[in-house]
Amino acid sequence: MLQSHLKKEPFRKTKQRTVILEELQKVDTHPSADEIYMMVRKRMPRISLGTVYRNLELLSEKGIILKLTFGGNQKRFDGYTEQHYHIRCMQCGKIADAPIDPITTIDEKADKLSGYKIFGHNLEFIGLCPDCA
Amino acid sequence: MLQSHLKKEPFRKTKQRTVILEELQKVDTHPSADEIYMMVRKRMPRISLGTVYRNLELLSEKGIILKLTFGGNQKRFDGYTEQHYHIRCMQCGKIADAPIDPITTIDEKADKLSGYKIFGHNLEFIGLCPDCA
DNA sequence: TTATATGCAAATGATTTGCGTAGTC
DNA sequence: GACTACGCAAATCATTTGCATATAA
Repeated sequence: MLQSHLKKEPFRKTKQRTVILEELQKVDTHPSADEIYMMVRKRMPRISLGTVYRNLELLSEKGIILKLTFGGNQKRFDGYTEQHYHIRCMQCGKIADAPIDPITTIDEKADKLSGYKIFGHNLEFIGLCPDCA
Repeated sequence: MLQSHLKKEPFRKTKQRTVILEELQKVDTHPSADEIYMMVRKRMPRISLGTVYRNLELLSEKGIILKLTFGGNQKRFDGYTEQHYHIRCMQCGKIADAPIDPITTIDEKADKLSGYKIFGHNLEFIGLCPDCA
């Protein structure tokens, strides 16, 4: 994914921002905003949910984290920003990383054939996780 | 995409349901629920938004239409249910069909490698449409 | 006839925003 | 000191739901 569309303005290193990022990078579970709020509150009980939302938005605009906008009602966040794919369990909604290498040539192909300037792609598998199957 | 998870119970052919489906199948623009509501209201001014939502949900549970849950805040709907990919304009949010053939082997591969039972996948390109580029 | 669907309005749930204060640069 | 970010609460937006009535089978 090209990075050229990311916001470039510097931003302040606040305690809240730091803790939110640390907590997100600790896990591989792709938590939603309020799950992150719960996690962060253990370390900063007075943080507000609005602050969590504002920071997640900012961090994803900067490309420091990923906002996953697939399926489900809630957005989910991913502290790992290398190009990779996801699997969503159609039963319990859990999201895992998919052990499938990124397809490297497809963006260029879509760029040529579509008339769009392509920056990247998202791919999500739909299935049943071992627990639900 | 396997169809085995779709709801099978028969359902009634109401005027509202028929018109909603017809209007959706007329266009290739992947409208949101309230865009469909607008379209349908030209033919049925007294239809309610709740009915539109209920029917879109039902039709997608049956596999008659597709609910697109990628990016953006609003869900979008697609009257064309063959496996195909989409392109989202990161500027204006418009969604187009991608002129890229479905990848046929990847689901099986993910199934083997992930431990999940895979039913299919969704792929969305991110880019700038000709108007916005 | 009898269950399903509709219209309407209120409820819900996720996310965003306004505002006055606090903290970073 | 100036400007960005925070906490709090209210607002917004998409979507869902309860209920009384209408309609399909």
